[in-house]
Amino acid sequence: MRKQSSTNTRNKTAIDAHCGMAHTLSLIGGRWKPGILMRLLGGRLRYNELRKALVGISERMLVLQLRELEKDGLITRIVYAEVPPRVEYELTKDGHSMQKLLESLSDWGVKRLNRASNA
Amino acid sequence: MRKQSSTNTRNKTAIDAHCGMAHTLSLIGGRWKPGILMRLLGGRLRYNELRKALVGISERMLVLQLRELEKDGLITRIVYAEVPPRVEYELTKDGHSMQKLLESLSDWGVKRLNRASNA
DNA sequence: CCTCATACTTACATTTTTGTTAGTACTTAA
DNA sequence: TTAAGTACTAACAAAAATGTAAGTATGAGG
Repeated sequence: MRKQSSTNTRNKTAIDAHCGMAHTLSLIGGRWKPGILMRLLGGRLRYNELRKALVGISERMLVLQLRELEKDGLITRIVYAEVPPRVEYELTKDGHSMQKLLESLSDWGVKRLNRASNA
Repeated sequence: MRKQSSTNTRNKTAIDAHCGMAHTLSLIGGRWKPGILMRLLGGRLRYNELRKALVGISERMLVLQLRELEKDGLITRIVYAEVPPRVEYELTKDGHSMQKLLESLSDWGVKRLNRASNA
């Protein structure tokens, strides 16, 4: 939980409200969200499929990030009334609207990584 | 300073090396870099000009972020041998190559903020 | 000699993010 | 009755990011 009154939070809030770029980055940034979003671009995935794909992630982090993405309206959580449980995650319309953007971010990064490894 | 051996750092390193999107975000993310980059898109700026533009930033944070952007090859630091000192910051070619991308991030965020304020 | 202006440093404190470990609930099948 | 499978929670700990406050160097101008 954020401490509503810290300078840190006040700065973040003020910036996110006025700077579109900062706002966007705060939705897709962090250690694991890029990976989650990239996988979901390929279609709906189960909790366990995401967990296996994201090597190194802990259950806690995965749930935390999924909940944030859901709260921000980028993904949908689909629960099946089955035992053992089955839950799938999928990009919302809003999430899909980022596809081009996410791919551009990825492309720029890949080019840069390639350049670095050749230098 | 990062602790080379922490799981945290190992995760970050592994991800940044394989995921282009994560790599890109690690260069332009953080509290102040979006603001710095956006202003520099408009042209070369002095240290003090940046400081005044970025309401709420501390000297420490400004210097820290500028140094990182420089190390990552996105901006250039130009020092004039004058007293009082004069230092200007400017996007590199690599920095400029992000213009479209930065604008897209900004545009997407602005649209979203507008939608939120009308809802 | 003293102050001003600029672009920083440094030491420290706080807040936020990320990671670790152990546990839960629920049914089915052995 | 006991284990197996799935998708989680909760309490705690470590690490990283951010913020605060004070100080530094330089030469010009009064």
